[in-house]
Formats: sequence, structure tokens, C-alpha cells
Amino acid sequence: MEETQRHMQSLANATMAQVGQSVVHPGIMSAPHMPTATDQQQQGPEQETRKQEIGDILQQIMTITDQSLDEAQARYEKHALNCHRMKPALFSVLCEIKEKTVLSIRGAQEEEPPDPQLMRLDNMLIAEGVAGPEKGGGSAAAVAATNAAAGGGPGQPDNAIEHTDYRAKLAQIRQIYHTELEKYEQACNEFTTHVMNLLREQSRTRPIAPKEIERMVAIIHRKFNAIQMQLKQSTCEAVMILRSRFLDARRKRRNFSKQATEVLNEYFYSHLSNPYPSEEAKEELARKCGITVAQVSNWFGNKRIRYKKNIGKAQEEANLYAAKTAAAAAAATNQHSPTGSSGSYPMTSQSQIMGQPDMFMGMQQVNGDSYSASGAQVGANVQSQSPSK
DNA sequence: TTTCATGATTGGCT
DNA sequence: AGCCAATCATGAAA
Repeated sequence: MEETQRHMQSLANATMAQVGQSVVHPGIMSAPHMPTATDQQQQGPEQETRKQEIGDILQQIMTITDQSLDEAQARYEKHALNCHRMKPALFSVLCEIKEKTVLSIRGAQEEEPPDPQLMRLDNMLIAEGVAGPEKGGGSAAAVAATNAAAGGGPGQPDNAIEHTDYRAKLAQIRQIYHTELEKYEQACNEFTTHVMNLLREQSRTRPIAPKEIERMVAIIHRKFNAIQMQLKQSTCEAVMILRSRFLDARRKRRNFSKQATEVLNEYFYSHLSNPYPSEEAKEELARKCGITVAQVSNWFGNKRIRYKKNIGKAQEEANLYAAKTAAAAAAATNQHSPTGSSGSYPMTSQSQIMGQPDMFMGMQQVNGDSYSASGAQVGANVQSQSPSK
């Protein structure tokens, strides 16, 4: 992401503005410590001189800031200040006052609770395997996703392909995420160091309390966290898109295998009078075809409606399967007992035998749909089928 | 690219 | 809950 650069720039500007605020308007500079009555009462002659010295230093500071001095003189004055023996004392006093005034005002509102949205994003990223341990929830989530996408069908060869495909894409997202995160962290650290150095540098000429530095670091971190949140958000979006692509079954419709279609058609045409397989029959078909019971139900739903809509063409198919069934059953009859089952789905209703299937004619018979019904009645002619619409 | 076939989904009905 | 009908979305053939 080249966004990083932009973020960095704006962040740098924003933070420097805040740094600048305290540099340019330190407050304490223009409002030096005002001694109270009690202060004065407790002062001895020694304290009186000290006060005088502090006053001198302040006066020098004011002079430096107010006047435009030439370089050499300014350097000389600063040096004189820095070397002054009262400087540490003055600084600590100034820091103390600063802490009491400026920091106490803002201090309270900085205690922010963890952002719930950030927590949500974090949780999601961990759950999806983008954040967190490399081989942990990530692959687990991928397995779950691909399994769901496969619809539970056993032995689908492309299952593995899509599995790895999903994993590869997820890994890609993961990698980008971590690279960016690392970049942000590095930039954050660099910037923090930079600002700290700056403050340390400035602390030689103006009072800067440790708390103030802390606060500045906190501000920087907060800014960078905001950027990180954007990264997390877009990563989440990417994962969601990936997931939806892989989980949306419609997008990955695969035709059933030829063998599966054969089995289903065989059943359908041999039960034309009542093409409503029982739950057990569906399970059996599902097992045979390597698909789910729901898919079997879908198939029969589609088949019934499409058969009804297109009788003419369906009849050809019906004949085909009738002939097949006949052949299979005949073979079975010859080889085994006259009543033996061929293992396919023999016709069971009288109308089928007579070539008058009664599907959709309101005559649905209870035929049990067992796979071992009288297989001897074969060779039915289904050319004259005329299911009503 | 277009057209057809087909598995999945959805809403309404019983 | 199961089914029907319409529809969607995709695979595969033309």
C-alpha cells in the first residue's frame, strides 16, 4: 500500500503540530511562577537571593524569546543559561508547575477504554487466521470454509483444489497484512524516536516534564493505531469477499457426475408414477451418487418440474432408461431367480407396467419405493406417457 | 459470444 | 416439512 506513505505524512504533520503547540505556546514561559504570600513569608535571605537569580534567568529567557538576536549572541546567551547553576532547580520547578496545570487538565480524558470496533476487527482477524499464530485457527477456518463450500459431498476431486486455492488466497492476504503492520510499527517506532529526540533536544532550552513526553508518545501511538485500524478493516473486507466467493455455492455449481445422473434418472423413470423418493431412498441415492440428501431433493424437484414442462423430450429419455432398466432386469431375471432384484429401481405400479405412468395425474400410488419390488415386470413401454400439465 | 442445460435458491402454498 | 414454480448463476456445447 502506498497509502502508508500518505498516512505517515499526515500523521507526521498532525503530530508535529501538537509538538509545535507545546513548543510555541509553553504557557509557562509567559506566565512564570508567581510566588505566593506563604512563599514569601518563609523565605530567608538565602532564598531571597535565589529568587532573585531565578528572576534573572527568566528575564534572560524572555529577552531571548522577545528580541531577535544575532546567532552568536543568541548562542552565547543560551550557553550562559544552560550553564547557570540554578538551571536544574528552575527546570524542576517549571516542570512541576507545568504538570499541575497543563497535564492535569487533559490527563483525565486520555484514559480511553479499548475500542469495541477494534476488538471486533481483531477477533475476526484471529478467527479467520489472518492474525494470530500461523498454523492455528487459520487453516482451521480455511478447512471449515472449504468444507462448507463443498456441500459435504464426499470424494469430490476439486474439493482439495479449492481448499488449497482458498488457503493460498488467505495466505496472501495474511502476508500483506503482516507486511503492512510491520511497516506501520516500524514507522511508529521511528517517528516516536524522532519526536523523543526532538523533545530531548528541546528540553535543554525549555522545561519538558517526563509526563509530557509520555503523553506525546501516547498521542503518536494513538495516531498510528488509527491507521492500523484502517488496515485491519480493509483486511477484514478482503477476507469477507474471499469467503463469500468460496462459500457461495451458486458460484461453484458443478454438474453431477455422469454416473450420479444415471442413477438418479434410473430411479426417476422407474418411479415415474410417483417420483417422490422417501427419506430412506433419498439417503440411498445420495450415498450412491456421492451427493447430499438435499441435493437429491433438489434434483428430484428440478427433474419433476422440468419433466412436466417438456414431456416430448423427456419421453425420449424415459424410453432410454426404460430400455436400460428392462435390459438390466432381464439380465437379472435370466441369471437369478424370476423374482430377484437387479439392484436397479424396478417399476412398481400397474400403470407403469402398462406404459401409462400416472405422475402428476393425482393418482399417486403408495408404492413403498423399495429397491426390491417385483423386478420381473420389465420392458415397459413408456412412449404413450401423457402426464398432464 | 450465445445458447442451452442444470444445480441451487427463494417465496408461496398446503 | 416437503413441494412447486420461478428464477438465478454457472458449466458446457454450439
